[in-house]
Amino acid sequence: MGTRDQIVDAADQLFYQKGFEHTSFADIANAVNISRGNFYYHFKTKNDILDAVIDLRLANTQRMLEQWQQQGDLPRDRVRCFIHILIANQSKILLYGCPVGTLTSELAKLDHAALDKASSVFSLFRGWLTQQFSALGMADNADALAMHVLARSQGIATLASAFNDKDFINHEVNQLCLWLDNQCGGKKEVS
Amino acid sequence: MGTRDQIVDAADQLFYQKGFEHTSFADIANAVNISRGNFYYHFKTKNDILDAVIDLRLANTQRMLEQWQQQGDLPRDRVRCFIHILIANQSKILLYGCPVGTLTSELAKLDHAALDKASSVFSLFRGWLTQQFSALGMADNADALAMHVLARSQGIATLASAFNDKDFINHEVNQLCLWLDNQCGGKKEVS
DNA sequence: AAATCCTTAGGACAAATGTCCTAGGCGATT
DNA sequence: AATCGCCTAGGACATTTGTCCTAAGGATTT
Repeated sequence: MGTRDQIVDAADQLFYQKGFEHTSFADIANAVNISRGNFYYHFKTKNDILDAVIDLRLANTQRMLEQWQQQGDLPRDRVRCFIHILIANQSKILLYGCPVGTLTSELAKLDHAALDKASSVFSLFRGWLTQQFSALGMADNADALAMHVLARSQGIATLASAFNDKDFINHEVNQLCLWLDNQCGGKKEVS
Repeated sequence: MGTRDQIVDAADQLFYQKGFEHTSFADIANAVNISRGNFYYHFKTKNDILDAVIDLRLANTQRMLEQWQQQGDLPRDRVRCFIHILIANQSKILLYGCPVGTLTSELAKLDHAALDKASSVFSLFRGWLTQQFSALGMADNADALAMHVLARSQGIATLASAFNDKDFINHEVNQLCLWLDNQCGGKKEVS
């Protein structure tokens, strides 16, 4: 893997674990084992790295969504895939919260120009979820339902991290899946 | 108001608007119009200010909860008071998210010792909400319901801020109130 | 009036940070 | 073998940051 990609990968993780501002050039250079000078060759500015990191996250998210889409599941199961990220990434979420939510929150406070771009990761999920709810015959308020799922997941991640409570994630994920079943017309498939 | 209290007040707002780490001594001193030297007389360390700010938030939260408690409303209306913070503080939430959630998220990433103390603001709400649900005859899972309400509110604030979407707040607040009515045994009081 | 104490101002200091420049290495092409 | 272009190392630089020290103002008490 090229140096540039290694830098973006390391920055991606560090921004998640330590936050954007609290991550320094030195941190990233150290993680990749290159000199700060070499760094500058690939990225002129910290904002340039942030841009690259968000692009990476957009691409990874897109890939994940397409994978879920092609997995041949029913729309309801696809939404469950999304909800279950909370369990798949449990340990990291307990430590650092949601990567998307915490970044947008930070950038909002910094009044950073990249806020819109960071929010577009949310938009990716939002659009995809809207698609699923439309396929489930709820085209009328599919977007509202998508936002609801996003918000629930977001809140679960934040509180689980604040209280370092793993069981809370499991419980709320079940609740959210039950809610989903109810939305799908009561034909429950309780897990 | 004494200088110390002015400092804590200014720090409280700045930590909310700009984040803890991105707020410098100079920022606070500038907001209160004192010298950085004077600053040091009142607080030896940035962590000391953070402690004082959290203490202030704890006190303010406690006062607010007691006020809601003594307002003579029914428990259900009290929970509604909590939910409606999202609307009362709408404009600030759109800009900066939830004060409690964003601070705990930041401190978690900083691996900061004050994380537990910051989370205790959540605990205050949590305990109070648990009390309300117990009073509503749901003592069995009152704590889980309290956490649910907290998480929902948290997610609403985060997404509303990311998308700068005021209507989303209103819609989700209504949904959450409807959920509350359903929990209270179907005797709906649709607003 | 003198002394004491609380408060304030101003600046010193080292460390860290983002940014930037220059020189050298290394491989591919000619 | 010589040249060219991509990549890397190391450090310079100004700025900001948290922390800390010292001297002076101002009010109250003696």
